[in-house]
Amino acid sequence: MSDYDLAATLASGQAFRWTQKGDSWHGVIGRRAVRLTPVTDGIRAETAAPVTDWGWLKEYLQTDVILQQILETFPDDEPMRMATRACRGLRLLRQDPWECLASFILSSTKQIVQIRQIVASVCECYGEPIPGFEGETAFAFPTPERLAAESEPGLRACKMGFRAPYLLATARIVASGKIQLNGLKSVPLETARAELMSLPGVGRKIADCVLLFAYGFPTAFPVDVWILRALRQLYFPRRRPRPSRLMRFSETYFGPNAGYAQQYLFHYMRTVNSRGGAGAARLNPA
DNA sequence: GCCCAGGTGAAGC
DNA sequence: GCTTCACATGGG
Repeated sequence: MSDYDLAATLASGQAFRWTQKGDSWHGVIGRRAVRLTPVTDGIRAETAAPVTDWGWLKEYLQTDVILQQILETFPDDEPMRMATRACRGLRLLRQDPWECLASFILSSTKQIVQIRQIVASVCECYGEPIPGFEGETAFAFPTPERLAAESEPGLRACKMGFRAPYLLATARIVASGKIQLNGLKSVPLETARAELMSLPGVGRKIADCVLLFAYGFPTAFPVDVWILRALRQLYFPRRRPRPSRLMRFSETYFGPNAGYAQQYLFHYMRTVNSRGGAGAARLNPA
């Protein structure tokens, strides 16, 4: 598992509950506090409470995915070559749908560091206490039922601002059973996307994040400000295409694992290429 | 102070 | 069909 970059994977804006402590990454998966440490030929995993089965962790980390097979499906162009070179070992996680959905409702027009703060605050306020490391208490992500029982002013106290009514309303719909998140695993992409977008505070971008990071639909392609910038700078440097044009481009250009390609472009833009694209290679695919 | 942040929904043309 | 705007809050 030497082709697994824990730092890139856990801190690249897919999940918001991981913090680095020394060489290790601390987080919570479901109801378990987890500590992950990169070692020579793999990842050392520890849980605060003893476990016998590790299937849930392999599923979350997607360790069985053969990365090389994914990368081979990317477009053979200069931007993707640079992105894959810059993001070796970056993977997509497979997260819990509710936690992913709720977290991304809280993500709109927030920086990743701030999303982490808000999510941490929500977990401490409403999440169930679970055993953590060194005798500390950790917190599970709050259930939709628990949040559904809250009030809007209560949620606003967690610094989520105008996102509070969206999270509350969506929690109530999910808690009521009107939309069954687990049922979306086995329906077509377009159906799942439409169901998610029917929820308050969930538009195309957030729906695609959940489709990609929780359900694993490989062609879901979240387009945020970073991806718009990436597509403009790397693929249309001389023109000024509208977002709708770039959306259409992204739906066909990046192939069967477009979602993976998206995460590579996103991480690439935010790290190597974050200062406005100076020195970025350009290639017009048309 | 200013601008921006893994957007969405509603109102105005 | 668009384009524009309000929405809270914090970081650089």
